[in-house]
Amino acid sequence: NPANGKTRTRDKYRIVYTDRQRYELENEFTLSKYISIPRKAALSSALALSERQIKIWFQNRRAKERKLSKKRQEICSRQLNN
Amino acid sequence: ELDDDQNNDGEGVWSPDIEQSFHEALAIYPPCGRRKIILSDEGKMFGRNELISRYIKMRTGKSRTRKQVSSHIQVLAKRKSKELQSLFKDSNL
DNA sequence: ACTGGAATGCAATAAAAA
DNA sequence: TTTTTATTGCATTCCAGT
Repeated sequence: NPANGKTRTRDKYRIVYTDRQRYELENEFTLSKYISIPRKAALSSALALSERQIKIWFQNRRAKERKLSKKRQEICSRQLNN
Repeated sequence: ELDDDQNNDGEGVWSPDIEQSFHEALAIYPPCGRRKIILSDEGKMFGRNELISRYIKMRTGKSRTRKQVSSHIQVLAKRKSKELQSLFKDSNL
């Protein structure tokens, strides 16, 4: 699957990852929030996803983390001035 | 925190006037790529993007750093590549 | 020590899926 | 409505060339 830099096509706007793909990516994320180049290559072949998809998954996962910590922060400040 | 940089007008980073000067500079310096990077003048070194940056400053008075120029060139190249690829549709895949 | 350019990061955003 | 893939416009970091 190491085609050109494009993933989206006319018929498939996005694909749904398998539970195993999600599990392995989530597991790697607990080890490090940023994926190294060798680990990215390894995950790419192990999960049959392009390196671009691995990179984008980590970006989206970090964005999710930032969103969650912003929510946690809001909850804290609500408790401080209730 | 007032975040109004003195080198930025209300428009976007690549507003039409700056974009205009940018393309003029592209045509002026090396009409397309392939120019030696032996752009060292006596004492000082000048890369192409710095020359473009200085030209934009000359013509518009606005400051765009060499890294902004670099980034813009990359975005434009990506767009052009994308256009070319979408022209070939799904004729053979 | 300088640089231009590729790789990468991030916010904003789109749209399918849950 | 929220979550999950994927793109875009910028900036920032990483890699070599001279």
